[in-house]
Amino acid sequence: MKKDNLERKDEYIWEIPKEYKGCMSVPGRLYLSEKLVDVVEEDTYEQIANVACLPGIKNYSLAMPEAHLGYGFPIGGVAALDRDEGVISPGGVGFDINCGVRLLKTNLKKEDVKGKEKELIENLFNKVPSGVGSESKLNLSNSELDILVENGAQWAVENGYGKESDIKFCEENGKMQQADSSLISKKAKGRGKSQVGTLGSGNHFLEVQYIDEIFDEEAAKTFGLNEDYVTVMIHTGSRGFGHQVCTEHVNEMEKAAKKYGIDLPDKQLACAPSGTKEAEDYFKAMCCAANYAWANRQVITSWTREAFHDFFDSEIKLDLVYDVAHNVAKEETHKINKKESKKDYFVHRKGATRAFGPGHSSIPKKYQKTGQPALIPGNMGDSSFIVKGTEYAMENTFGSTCHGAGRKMSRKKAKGKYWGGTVQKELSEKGIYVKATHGSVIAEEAPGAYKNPTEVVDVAHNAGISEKVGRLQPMAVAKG
DNA sequence: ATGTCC
Repeated sequence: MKKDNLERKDEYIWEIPKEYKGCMSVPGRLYLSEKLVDVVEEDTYEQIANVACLPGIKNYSLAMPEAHLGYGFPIGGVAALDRDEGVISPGGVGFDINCGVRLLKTNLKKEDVKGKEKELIENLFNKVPSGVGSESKLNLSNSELDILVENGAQWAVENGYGKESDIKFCEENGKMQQADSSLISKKAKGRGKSQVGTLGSGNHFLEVQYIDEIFDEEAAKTFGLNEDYVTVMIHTGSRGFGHQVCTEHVNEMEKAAKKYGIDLPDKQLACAPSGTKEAEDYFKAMCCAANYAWANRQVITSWTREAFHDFFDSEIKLDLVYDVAHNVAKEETHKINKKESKKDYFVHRKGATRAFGPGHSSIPKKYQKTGQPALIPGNMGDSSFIVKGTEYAMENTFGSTCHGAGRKMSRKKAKGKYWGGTVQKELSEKGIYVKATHGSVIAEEAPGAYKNPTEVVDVAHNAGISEKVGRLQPMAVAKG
């Protein structure tokens, strides 16, 4: 789709009219600045239009400011599909089910870490296995894994990885209730057993940061954030387990779409009507993978604490601020405008973060008045952000904002353009120590391969779908 | 994202 097909509705709102494609039942709607409109590829606009063709889609096929090309659905895409008349689609969640981010705040100051970045990250790197196919010191039996995928972060805490209070600062309390381990294949279990507590590869990371700016004093106080204090950000998902679950169900959904006579503009939007066995089975298996990811981030948190305690002092505190999922489908109730009554939807967020506004019952008590914290990582050489959810987002984006800066270059292109060693050296000159399993990962993840995180987060802020609370600067990064 | 092609 050409940029000329876009209609500008507001400073930060652009629409793809539903007349653009015969199958669209709602318009596409993007939150972008004038500059970002040119950065989004034509194929991404096409994907947003395609999603608007799914049965039961409500209001708009939405795209967050970072929108870029994904499998079927765009990354940065949000679609709410009617609980009774809509569909569920694995492509709207993504391969890395419950890829997400958590933020730990510490009582260390920037100066306490300065000069020790290299040694500290070596310690973290040794504690937390990373890289493609990395294996954990945990190797669970089938029955242990069944319990884990039905209980998520709660499994981890019950088994000694973390503290009870961690649970309440996870989205969904780190556990999606509908998980049913009887729907998990032997193959998925086989891949999952040895990867609990591993980081993975690609854009996944463990980063030591410091807070360099507070934008909203009151919200920062509620979240417990102060300038110059050190934070740890963990970004990872459900590893080979979630990937296997997604692969298996994409195959089933392709058959299901045909069986139920759903006409799709793109095979990658394979889906099944909610309420059918195919849709239910996927959703329950997806919940298992989501729980796997929460257990994974929880175990990594525990090992991160151990590394800090060994390296500094056993008195160092690392408290969980919040843990968000940015690749998941959730059954949620929304009231879109005053005229309509509350209704249930399967909200698909793929590379988009839930950012519920103040007063929502799903937000931890401590954050009720402020709104939900959402975490938006940038890239290993640039700022990450903590933002808060808004009432505006509740009414316009089903309570969602962006999940990162978004790539502007494919992995392949980035590998051709950058060399890992050079990128690493440039970052170290900026005072950022990066350690990875392979130089190629550093090349793929070079800061230049990403959009400017400040630009993307500012669009979300100015459009009103989330509000900036604090900015985080990288000091030391462990990558896959 | 991913035992980067069963």
